Amino acid sequence: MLKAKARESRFIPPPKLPPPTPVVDLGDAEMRLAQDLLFFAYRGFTNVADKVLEEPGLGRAHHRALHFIGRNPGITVSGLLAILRITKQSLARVLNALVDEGYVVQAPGYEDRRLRLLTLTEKGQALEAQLFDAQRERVAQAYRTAGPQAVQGFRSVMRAMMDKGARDYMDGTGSPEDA
Amino acid sequence: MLKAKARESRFIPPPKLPPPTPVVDLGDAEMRLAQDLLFFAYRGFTNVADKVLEEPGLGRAHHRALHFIGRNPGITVSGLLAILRITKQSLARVLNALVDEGYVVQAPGYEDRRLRLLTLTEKGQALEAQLFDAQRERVAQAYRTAGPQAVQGFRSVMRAMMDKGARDYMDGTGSPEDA
DNA sequence: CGTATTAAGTCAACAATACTGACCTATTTC
DNA sequence: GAAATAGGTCAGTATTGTTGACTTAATACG
Repeated sequence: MLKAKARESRFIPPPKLPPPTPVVDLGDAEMRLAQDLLFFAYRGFTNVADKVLEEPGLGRAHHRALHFIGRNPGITVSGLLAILRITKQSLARVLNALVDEGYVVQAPGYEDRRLRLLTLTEKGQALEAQLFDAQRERVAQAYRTAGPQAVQGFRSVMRAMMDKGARDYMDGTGSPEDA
Repeated sequence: MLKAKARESRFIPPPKLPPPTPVVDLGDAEMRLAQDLLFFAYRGFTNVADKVLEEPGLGRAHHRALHFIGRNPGITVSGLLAILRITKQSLARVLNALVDEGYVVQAPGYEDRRLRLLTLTEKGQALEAQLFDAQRERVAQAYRTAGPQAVQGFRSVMRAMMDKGARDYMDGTGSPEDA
């Protein structure tokens, strides 16, 4: 007597789908992690410059002025005010110290002599270079550790984190007023 | 007369090499860009919280205390001092204000009653939540704009940017003293 | 059980860095 | 020539940090 043939079990795999679009995790845990990353990373970054500032007896406000004057030689006082977003009095105290100590020089504008154009002196460039070297060490080490892909990501996130005006200023499409 | 056979010209292509390892650009321009990214991004991030702090009349130091007490309920005073890296006097002024205004409560330790364990009250949690909401908006929007790959990169770079102690503390492998 | 150590608090003075609001001079614009 | 603008100054105030000394309460230790 012929044995009944067992019905074959046939598994038909579903059509191959593309991998799911990666989604950014915006949960509270991730957001709190971001808060901590920003706090500790920025502190680490600024502390290395603080050490350099000790010897000439200057502070972070002085460093910021040196940095942005170095970045924008010939910048006007109001331009610097706009970038730093501080009052005239605040800048005056810092700027006067930098001028008095010979780090910065002021010159009247060529066309509009009301303007005060700020540039770093050689002494100022030297100090700014020390500060830059200290922070470059920290940033370069972080970039090397993280790798080029990560650096691209870091830039994208940081760009998106800042105010639009600051972004425009950094892109060169805005003016100091935008920062 | 038999014509001489032309010698064949044979081109032998070089062995196929792997593509070059992507290199991180650590040039001055990139390093200065990083300085600006860090400055403007951090400012944008902290400014959104500053606005929330206006109404209760508190400052960034108060926010940091609220944040890290919220992160570590029951933290000791010395633990908080270690994370924030400020002096007892500085913390006392901020902490006393937070306690007086009802945002933070202190309790003696169970085993060692010299310790003062800090926790947020409901009022403190509410204010911290407002601050968190403000900063979460900013971070989430940046993360969405940049995308998940970029976020991974951001985290890597920021982790590498901080002091080792802070990294250890964030990983949970270190103690507040490490931060 | 007394001494040393530790956790935390307080005090006064000072410094860095920010703001406010008013007032000033010099220069440019209209 | 008046109005507007760039920049400077002044005095007072606020926030947030440091220093160094001193205190109280609690724990550790011999």
